[in-house]
Amino acid sequence: MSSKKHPFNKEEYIPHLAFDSVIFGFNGRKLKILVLEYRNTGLFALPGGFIKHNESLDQAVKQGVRQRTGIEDIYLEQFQTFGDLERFDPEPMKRILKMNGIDIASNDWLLNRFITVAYYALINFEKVVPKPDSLSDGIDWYSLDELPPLMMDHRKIIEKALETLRDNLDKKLLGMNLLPEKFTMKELQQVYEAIIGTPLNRSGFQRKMLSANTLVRHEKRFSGNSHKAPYLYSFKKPKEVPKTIK
Amino acid sequence: MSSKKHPFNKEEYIPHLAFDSVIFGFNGRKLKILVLEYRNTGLFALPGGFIKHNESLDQAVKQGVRQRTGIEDIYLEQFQTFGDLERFDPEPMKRILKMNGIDIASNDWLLNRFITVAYYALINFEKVVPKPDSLSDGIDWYSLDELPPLMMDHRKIIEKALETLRDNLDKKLLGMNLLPEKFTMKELQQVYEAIIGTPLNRSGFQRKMLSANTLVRHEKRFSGNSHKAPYLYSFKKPKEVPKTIK
DNA sequence: TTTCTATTGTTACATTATGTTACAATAATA
DNA sequence: TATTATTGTAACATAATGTAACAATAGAAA
Repeated sequence: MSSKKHPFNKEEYIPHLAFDSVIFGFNGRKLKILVLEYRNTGLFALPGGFIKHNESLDQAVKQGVRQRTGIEDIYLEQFQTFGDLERFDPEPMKRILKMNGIDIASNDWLLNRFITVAYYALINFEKVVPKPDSLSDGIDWYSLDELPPLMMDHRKIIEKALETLRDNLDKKLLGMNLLPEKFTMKELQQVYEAIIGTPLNRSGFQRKMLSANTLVRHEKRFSGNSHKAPYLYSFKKPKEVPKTIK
Repeated sequence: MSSKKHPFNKEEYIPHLAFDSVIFGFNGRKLKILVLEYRNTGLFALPGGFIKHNESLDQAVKQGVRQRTGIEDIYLEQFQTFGDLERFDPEPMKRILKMNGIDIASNDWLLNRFITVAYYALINFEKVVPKPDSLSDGIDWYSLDELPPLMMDHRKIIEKALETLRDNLDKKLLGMNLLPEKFTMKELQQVYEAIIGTPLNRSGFQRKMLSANTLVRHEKRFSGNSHKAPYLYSFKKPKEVPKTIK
């Protein structure tokens, strides 16, 4: 029996419990989400995983997101646990196992009902090197308006993630996690606009950001274009320590 | 073997997964929370329970809160799932089972690690008839500043519940769930003050509530005291339907 | 009846926040 | 040196909020 045939050792994991992650990135214009494609099934899903008996929920999620993105320091926020009975549909997983050449009988715990704890992650788009998981052969960025049809309730999970992200946009310093270390005011505004989905007033945005007293102004960035060069900024707090899961 | 000796049938429930509820009530002056006292142990805990294989998470919680309070229509909101390894401490449960005369060996699944999904409930204090669960001989209202020492991380759960409640106070019509059908503006203000923990300006509060356009004004209430009688109000929407778990 | 007290509903004004427009500064180009 | 696109900031208008004041009034006391 190769490890390929038994990707998940039943004894290691808490049964009936999973996590799913909505991994947001910003490509300079749009918000994007990482979506997996399971091998030979045409099934798309959020990156997820299970929780080992000897690891914390947060650790499990952090580990999972790290494996998909290659990134160590991840901004993660738990936003909802989904436990409806409609989640219980063994067919997709059966198909996924079959198409991966995995014995169903000895992995039947994967066909059980699962309650899933959902997290969203915010990461610097440029730094990510997406990697499929053991059951997938594809993982790619999709923008919100061109998502493929997703398994189970994953679409609903994304919508709730976005709702929470919008709610948290003002009270937490979320912008920083989607941008490189230094950025212009315009880039920051574009992140905000991509998240809330509507344009913002330039002058008011600048005033609000500066008065919040969380930005440090650095040197200008000369783009080579024929107009005034914008200042670069960074956030004062190096990372939002209390919310980063260690 | 009496059912008393086996209060929870292992086969019926999802293992390693529980829920806890922070049930808020308002007695006219302070916010209160329902706390259980386990029989002969001196251990205090939040009302909680387990999820059956064939019921949804929300249903399980609603059912549990109904059993503790006797109330059918409950405002419930899920706010966080707790999955730290520090939660794994079998000693309290061992003691609880022993003091209830329950065989530990045949109920050892209760000693395992549990990940818990936490909800808060808002209910009309007057309507509640608290009932202990099968392992408890006491359930009582405690105000936030005189909570007994609680099991495990239940203190942390309460603090997170309160934080979420405060965050949601303005965007959702939470006040209504803690008050009787009709109430005065002052009573509504007292609910708000009890939740946020600081006094509010009377004039500004009245203006804000009235401009929100969610209140209906009814007849005056004559208290018998020698001063102007206040109007009674009720909320326009009968119940915040989308958030009430059916 | 009249006066008094405590509380309420509402207005008035001051302060702060936000929305909108305008304008000067400036980096590259022609 | 003029031109163009963009940026930083100021100016003004509007809306929201904080604070204080005042008239109305239900009952008690004089």
